[in-house]
Amino acid sequence: MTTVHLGSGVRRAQIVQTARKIVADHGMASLTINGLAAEVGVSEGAIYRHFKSKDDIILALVSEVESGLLRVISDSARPEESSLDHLRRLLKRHFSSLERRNAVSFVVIAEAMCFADDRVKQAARRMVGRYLETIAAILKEGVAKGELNPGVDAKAAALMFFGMVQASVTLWSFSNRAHPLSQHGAALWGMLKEGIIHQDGARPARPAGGRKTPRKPPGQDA
Amino acid sequence: MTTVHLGSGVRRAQIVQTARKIVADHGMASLTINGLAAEVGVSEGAIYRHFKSKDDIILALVSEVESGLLRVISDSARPEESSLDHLRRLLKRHFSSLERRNAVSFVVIAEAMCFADDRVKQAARRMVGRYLETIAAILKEGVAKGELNPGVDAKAAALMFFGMVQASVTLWSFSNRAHPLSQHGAALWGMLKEGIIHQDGARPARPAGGRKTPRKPPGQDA
DNA sequence: CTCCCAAGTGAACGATCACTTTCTTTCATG
DNA sequence: CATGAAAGAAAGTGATCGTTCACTTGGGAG
Repeated sequence: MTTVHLGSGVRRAQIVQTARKIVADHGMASLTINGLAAEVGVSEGAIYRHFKSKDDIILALVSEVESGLLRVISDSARPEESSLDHLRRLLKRHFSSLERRNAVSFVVIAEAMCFADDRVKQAARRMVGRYLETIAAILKEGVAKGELNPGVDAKAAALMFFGMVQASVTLWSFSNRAHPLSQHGAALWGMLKEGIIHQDGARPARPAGGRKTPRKPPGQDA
Repeated sequence: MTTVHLGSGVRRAQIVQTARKIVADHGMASLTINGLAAEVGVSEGAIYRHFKSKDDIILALVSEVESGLLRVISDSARPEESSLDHLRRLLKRHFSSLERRNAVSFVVIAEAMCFADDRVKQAARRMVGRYLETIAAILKEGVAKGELNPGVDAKAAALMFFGMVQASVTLWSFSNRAHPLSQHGAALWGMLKEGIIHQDGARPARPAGGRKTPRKPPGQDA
C-alpha cells in the first residue's frame, strides 16, 4: 500500500478531528484505535507515533472540544447591547453550534463524568469550570451595569444556564436529534430571565459593601 | 466452592442491585459480567441463568433506577402545602436521595444518551419523560390553584427543574462528590421560583402558611 | 547522491470482553 | 426415598480491545 508521510502536527490535528467526529456520531465508547486509524486512513501503529496512549488522544480531544465550546460561549458583548440581550444571543448561537456538532462537548462532559483516567476527568472538570466562569462574568457585568438583580448569585445563575443547555441536549439526544435543539429555548430563557432580573420593585441601589442581599430565607439544605 | 441455590426472583433482584452499585461507584463502562458475577458471589454462567444478555441486565437496571427515581419525585403533596413548598421539599429529598445513591439515575441517563442498544436508549428516554411529566403535573396543579404564573409552560419549567438537578449532579461528580450535592440548591431554587411565579404583582405569590423559620443567609458558595 | 530519521506498515501479543458448554449440586415434590 | 428440573461451577469460545515491535518508506539536509 502506498504510504503517505505527513508532518507530525498535521497528523495530530487530523487524528483529533477524526476522534471528535467519531465521538460526536457514535459516542465515546465507539472510539477505538482500530476504527480511528481506519477513518484517518493509516495503520494502528501510526497512531502511536503521535499519541502515546488512547487516554492521551481523549485528553487532546477534550482540549479541542473545550476551545470550540469556549469560542462560542465567550462571544464578546456589543457596546449598546444589554446583558440580557447578550446572553440570549449567546444562547441562540450556543444551540445552533451544538446542533451542528452533534453536541459533542456535552457528550464528552457526560461521559467524562465517570471516567477512569483522572487526567481526563480533571480536564473535563476544568472545561465546565471555564464555561461557568465565562457565563458568570457576563452576569456580573450585567449586575454592575444595574441591569440584573444585584442579589443574584452569578455562579449559581451560570450553573442554571448550563443546566438549561444540558437538559435540552439530553432531551434532544434521546429524541435522536429529531426536533430542533432549541425546542424549549424560548420558554427556558424566559424563566431564567425572570430569575436573574427580579428587581424587587426597588432600584438597584446596592449596599456599599460587596455583600449580597439575601432576598428570602432559603430554607433548603442537604 | 459451596453452591447456594436461591430462588430465581431473589437472585435476579440481587444481580440488578449489585449492577446498580457497580454503576453508581464506577460508571456503566465498569459494568462487566465477570465483575458483576464476582461481586454477587457466583460464576459468570450463573448470571446467564437469570438474564439472557448483558443488555437485558442494563434494561432491568434502568427499570430499577427509574422506579427509585420516580418514588422520590412523585411524593404526593400535603393538603395545606403550596405547590412551591411541595416542589422545594421534593427538591431537597431529591438531592439527598441522589447523594445517597451516588446519583446513579443521572449516571444512567448520561451514559444511555449515546448507547448502542436501542431498547436501553428508549427505556432511558421513557424514564426522563416520566420524570418531566411528574414535575410538570405538580406545576400544572400550582397553576390551577392560582399559585403559579398561568402563563408558565409546565413542560419547559419541568425541564428547567431537571436541568437544575442534572447540572448540580455534573458539578458534584466532577468534584469527586466532595461538597454536598445541594451546594447551589438554594440559589438555583430561588431563580427557578422567580421564573415560574412571576405573577405580575397581582397575586400573593408567597402564601403565609407553612413558612419555615428563616435561617441565617447562607452566604455559602464554592 | 547518500544518509538519516520521522512517519507508516502490518502482524502479533496479552488482556478482557460477552457469551457458551458441560457437568455437578441442590431441593421441592411425588 | 427417588427424581427431575432449576441453579450453579468450571472451563472454554471467539471476538475485540489497547499496545508493542521489527521492519519499511519517503523526503529533506549535507
